[in-house]
Amino acid sequence: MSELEPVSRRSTAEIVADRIRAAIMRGTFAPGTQLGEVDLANRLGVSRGPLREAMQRLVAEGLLRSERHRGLFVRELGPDDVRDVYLARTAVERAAALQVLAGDRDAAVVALEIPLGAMAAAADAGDAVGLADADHDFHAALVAASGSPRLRRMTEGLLVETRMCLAAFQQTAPPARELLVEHERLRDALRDGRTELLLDRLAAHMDDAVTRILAAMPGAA
Amino acid sequence: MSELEPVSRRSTAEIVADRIRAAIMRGTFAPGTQLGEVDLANRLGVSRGPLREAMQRLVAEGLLRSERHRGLFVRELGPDDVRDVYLARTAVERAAALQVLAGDRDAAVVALEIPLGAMAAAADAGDAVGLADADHDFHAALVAASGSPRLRRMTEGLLVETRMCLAAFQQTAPPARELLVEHERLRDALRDGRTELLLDRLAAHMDDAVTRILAAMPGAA
DNA sequence: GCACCTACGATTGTCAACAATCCGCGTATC
DNA sequence: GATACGCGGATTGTTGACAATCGTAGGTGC
Repeated sequence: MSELEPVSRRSTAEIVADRIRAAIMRGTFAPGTQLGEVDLANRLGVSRGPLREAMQRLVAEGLLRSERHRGLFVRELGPDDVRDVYLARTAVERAAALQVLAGDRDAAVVALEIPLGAMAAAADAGDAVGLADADHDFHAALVAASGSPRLRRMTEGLLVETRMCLAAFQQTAPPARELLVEHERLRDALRDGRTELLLDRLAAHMDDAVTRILAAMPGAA
Repeated sequence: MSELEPVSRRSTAEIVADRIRAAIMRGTFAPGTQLGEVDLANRLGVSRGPLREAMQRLVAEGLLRSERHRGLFVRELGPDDVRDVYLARTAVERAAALQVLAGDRDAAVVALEIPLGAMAAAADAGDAVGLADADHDFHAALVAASGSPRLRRMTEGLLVETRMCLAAFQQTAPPARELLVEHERLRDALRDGRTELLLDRLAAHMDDAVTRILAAMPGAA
């Protein structure tokens, strides 16, 4: 029943935006690189019209930086941006966690098991990309469980920026095991309804990520 | 020195988006109304290309809802949306307030005096629109003082949605005096560095707004 | 009289061409 | 030899027209 509604309900601009967003997330387009319109349009098989619409959307999301008559560039994130992304993530995910605690905790815990399993598998396999994917999915699922469309949308954007930060130096293997434990402890605190513990662990989790990223960053201030 | 740099650095799509956003905010376009592209383009004196780019941006911000081959419609906000907007606002402004408390409190207090003055004047004059403007500016200034670009951007979007909620029934005069006092108390708590008090008052302020809006809403569930 | 089908009008989605602007390089001049 | 000027190439910004799609009104058959 869930497969019978969409034929091509999504607009071309939206599809193009998703594609480019994924490419930026994966690090295919390095920060600072210029995105030529004709080149991209030809490569995606669309005209410049829909492509420009998609670009405007990405500019609104903060992924691209537009200079008039100069071109579109992939936004480059400095140390301040890393701190700011995680500041915003902390704010949003804290609110989401509180909502989950006040709502259906069990369903949320169930939803978190899937990314946790993927994270464990990726940790065992030493798959850095899979690990980042699972991390992404974990936090997306947490916020989605809050039932708030706006928190969800904000998190989606912030997670993309997080991936941009990570993609820059994802050659350095993250401490997979430690990361998995951190997330499992978040789930445990949520499952047990330990509000203060969950919020503390969430804040600590974010702080850890910031220090990890800044430590591996080229221009660490 | 600050007036000599920008000639037309902003793209046309951005200008158009700002214009339409303001129109939606003011209630010029009632929720649910369809926005014809050719009509809008002619009225704004631009072609459909830039206008469509601006529309995509507004869709990304959640102000418009796009249906393929049907048209663009102004998003209509129900009771759930009101609650969700204020849930997100509480999360974001709470984080901003904490940042301000940890940073330059005095500068923030100074910045808040301007919208507070405007609010007092609007309250005396019985100017509902001016009151809403001042309210908007107060919260924008608070978040801007946090120094976080992302919190600031999120707030900007959420405040527009807030105005959309208010515009629907702004014929009902809000309790201006009470509103002014609430904001002054927020400033007081911030000025005195009373963290817990400020957060409590902020949360209460948001709750009050939700109940006020839902009470005056047509389809209050 | 009711239901179905068809043609029309209007709107959106897409495209290719035109105009404006900016960067880099070569040349002339001091 | 260094600097200022101007030109060429490339890219973006904008425009208008064409094609696809949807809602609706009218007509026809049962």
